[in-house]
Amino acid sequence: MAKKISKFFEKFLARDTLFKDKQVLQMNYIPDDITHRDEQVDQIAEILAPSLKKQKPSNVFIYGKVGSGKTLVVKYITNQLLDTANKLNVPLKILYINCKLKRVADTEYRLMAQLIRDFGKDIPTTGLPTDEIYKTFFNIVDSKKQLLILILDEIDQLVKKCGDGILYNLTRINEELKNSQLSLVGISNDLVFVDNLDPRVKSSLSEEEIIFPPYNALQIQDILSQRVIKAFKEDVVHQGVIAKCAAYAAREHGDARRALELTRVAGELAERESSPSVNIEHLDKAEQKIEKDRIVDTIKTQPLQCQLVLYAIIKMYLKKKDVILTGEVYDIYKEHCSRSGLRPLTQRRISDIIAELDMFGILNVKVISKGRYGRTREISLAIQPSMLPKIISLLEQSLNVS
DNA sequence: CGAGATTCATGTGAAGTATACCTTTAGGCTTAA
DNA sequence: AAGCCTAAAGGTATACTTCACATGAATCTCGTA
Repeated sequence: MAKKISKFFEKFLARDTLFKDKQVLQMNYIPDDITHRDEQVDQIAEILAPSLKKQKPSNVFIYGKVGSGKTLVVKYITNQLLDTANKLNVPLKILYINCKLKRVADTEYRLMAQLIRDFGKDIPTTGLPTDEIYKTFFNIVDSKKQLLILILDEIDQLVKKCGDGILYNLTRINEELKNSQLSLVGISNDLVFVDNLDPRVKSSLSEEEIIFPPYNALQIQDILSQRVIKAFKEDVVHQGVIAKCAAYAAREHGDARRALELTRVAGELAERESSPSVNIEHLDKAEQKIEKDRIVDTIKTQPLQCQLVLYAIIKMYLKKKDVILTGEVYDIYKEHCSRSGLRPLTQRRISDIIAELDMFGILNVKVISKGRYGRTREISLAIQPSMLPKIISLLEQSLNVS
């Protein structure tokens, strides 16, 4: 056994890698220069530049669809800004926070707590009054003279969940600060998001607005080519594959991130197969693998009750019921609950859980009225049937049932 | 036959509750002068 | 007397429950042609 494994490792090491520098395709990689986003880079740089003269930059609001380079551009600029500030000895602090991360920054309290943690002070996960948290944050920020740029990524998710009070407080905090100044950079995938905002917040948050249009297929192809040259060895990825991949991504509203991930995973798959180059088949497989990983990952991190609800739905789907309704799900769910000794939640809560699973893209849900026969959700799985066995066993394992 | 009322099953918002955790405070115990 | 530990008191955020009202089209009702 041991021999077999060590042999495997030897073989693994002997195997030619297709990559030169896989890092380049990783999501958090920031290239030295950014293609097809010159305009936005200039605009944002211009807006944030006053911070180097110790003046408060305007608040910025950035929109654009997923994978249109918003986060990348902002990180790129802030990195450089920080470098320059350090050279010039300007006291500048930049905090980046992704509001979507569940259980990290998805409520007012947790967001503020996370910010304070970024300053290196520990804060309990619950128990403190929220205004106490604000005070702590305020004191830390104001404790020395500095400029603070706060980047709130996926800010729409946060506001959807707990309103715009946080933003109001954050925009107002400047009036109180003696030593420091705070600028906000909001990033949102939702283009109409600001329209539902309190007008006061809206006006102060979007002093400047920048829109990231989606990339078209050619642009994605450019970006991809550049990264592929750096990431892969020569002649491993052919132009045709890049074009296909770009086309895939352009189809999905120009999501460059997806295109990069696709090539990376395709490369990994090709390498695993000891194939000398990446071909179109690898792309197809990569697409499936990414989807599978995404789903498996979201399911794994779901609380037990959500998993059980999903389990019930899958079981019903397998009994080839073509339409699944909320009430039916609840019945089956309760059955499974009593079987595995879990205390069942109310239907109200299950209704919310189903909505959550819809948000994660695991279910497709439509609210329909069936006239005389009431109003309900029509539920279907957004998972490819071929993945089901794996997911079922995953669920059974974590639910400890069969 | 058709307009309006009715109905059903659940969506959905608001308010209340349970739980887990926090800080503060008062009391009891120990210790050192 | 001062210092330290413990436990109770009083407070909070979050996940969930309870209550109550909203929805919206199939179906029913009833006046009318």
